Amino acid sequence: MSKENKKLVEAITAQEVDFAQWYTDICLKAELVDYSSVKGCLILRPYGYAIWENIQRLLDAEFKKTGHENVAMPMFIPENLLKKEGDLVEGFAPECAWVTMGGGEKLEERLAVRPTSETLFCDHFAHVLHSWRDLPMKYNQWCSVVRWEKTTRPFLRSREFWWQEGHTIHETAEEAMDETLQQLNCYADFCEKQLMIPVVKGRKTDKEKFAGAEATFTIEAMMKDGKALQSGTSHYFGDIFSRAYDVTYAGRDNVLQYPFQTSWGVSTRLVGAIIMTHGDDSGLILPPAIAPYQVVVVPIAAHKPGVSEKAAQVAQRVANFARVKLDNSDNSPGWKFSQWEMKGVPVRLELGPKDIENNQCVLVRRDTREKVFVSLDELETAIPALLEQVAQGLYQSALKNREARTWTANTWEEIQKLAAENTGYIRTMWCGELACEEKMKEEVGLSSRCMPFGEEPFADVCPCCGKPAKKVVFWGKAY
RNA sequence: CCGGGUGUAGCGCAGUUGGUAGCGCGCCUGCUUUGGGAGCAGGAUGCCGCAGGUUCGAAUCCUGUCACUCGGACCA
Repeated sequence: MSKENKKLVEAITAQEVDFAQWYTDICLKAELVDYSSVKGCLILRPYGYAIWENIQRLLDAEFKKTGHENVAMPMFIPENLLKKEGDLVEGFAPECAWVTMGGGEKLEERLAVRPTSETLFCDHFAHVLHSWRDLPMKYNQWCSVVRWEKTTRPFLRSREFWWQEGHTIHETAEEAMDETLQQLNCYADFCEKQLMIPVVKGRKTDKEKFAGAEATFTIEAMMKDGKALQSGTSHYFGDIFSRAYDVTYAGRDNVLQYPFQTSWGVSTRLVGAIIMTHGDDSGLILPPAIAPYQVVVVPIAAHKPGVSEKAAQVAQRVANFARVKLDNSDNSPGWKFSQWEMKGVPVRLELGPKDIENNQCVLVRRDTREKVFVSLDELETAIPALLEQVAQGLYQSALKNREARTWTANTWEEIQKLAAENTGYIRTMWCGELACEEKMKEEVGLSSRCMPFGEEPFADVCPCCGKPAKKVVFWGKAY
């Protein structure tokens, strides 16, 4: 009631004031994560973990539809195993955590805590692969990995994080490349149709590709502040790892062959993408597909006769077709509104004495706060329709943001001007030289995000060096 | 790893020239309330991040250290 008290209610930093601080506030105040006593390692709290569980459930079903099987590999990698592939070691050794003691005694050979599991899968494939009849092998695992990062941020970069890693081997290069792209498309569809995050699909430059891969493909999402977030990657290894780890099989011609390999992953970083793509100054806004609660029922004047009973009945009915939370806590309605907005529940259902008299309720969308009165007889159609509208609204506004923050540059001067004045994607032609990529980083602070699929060349020369150019590149500041 | 900021009650913060710690919210009890963070009354809660040092005496000064945070470098 009093104005003074209102100011003292814990608030989140406005996006315009400090986007980074806003992000951190959301992570903590929406109760997604808590800090642990190990630097850079986070606790996923129930609400945050529930989002991840929904992501897992949906993606896992997709993986299984395309014939992938889940496995569980050890979390330790003996040093000699990790070191068999040169590029991979160079890429990951600097950020490995090592176990040197076990049971109070020094280990003969130190063990890396897995930063990624290619080496373990290769080692395993070498044991179980014998014949071309065993191929393909299409495995996936849900696990956590450890990378000793210097700077950490919730979901975006932590020392331990949760992810899935798919690892497959195939008889032919074509088949492996098809798998690589199929999984990239799986991620892109998931982001766009479930998380309502538009993505740019494309190939990474050699500078940005995975250590040891022949080709890395990526989906890049743009956050509200214009920075890019690499949201999923799919790698084609050719037979590089097979040869390094001596994975062989007897081919159709009875000659020993090396299989062709892929790996692909998405992580809890996707939760960060959701936050920064959809959230606003009142808190999170969750896409319905992964929201732990899609609908929150808030009874008004719950002490009055019949209200809480009716609210419970309504919640029960909604539970038949949506994930629903009945908030019958003692907090005031206003408090509940703010709380569930903070937590991003896509649709709120208010039910009070006046509504009950009129056999109706109030539905409020989280994204626009638009209120509609709906007959209690129409919940089964009205709520799913509204959830779909929220989802589409989120996608459209994210797409609009990306389009408003994408520019094309044809000259070095244009690049400098655009980079100095904006944050977003700058689209240019590129000659393919590392030198130009480094110049972009050093002089205008942009890294190549990807060489997007389906982009036609729009000029003949590289704006960095003036040499002939055939590739289109999206450049940006990345998280 | 480099530079800036912050560590005091669950949360947000105050704490003067060093003198033995406070406010608001929240929490607990009770009553009244309830359509945008309710009101009144009573109550509980502190290794002042950690470790040294200076001092009769340190939340306060000095040194070190840890964590969080913002920016940069690095990063599959």
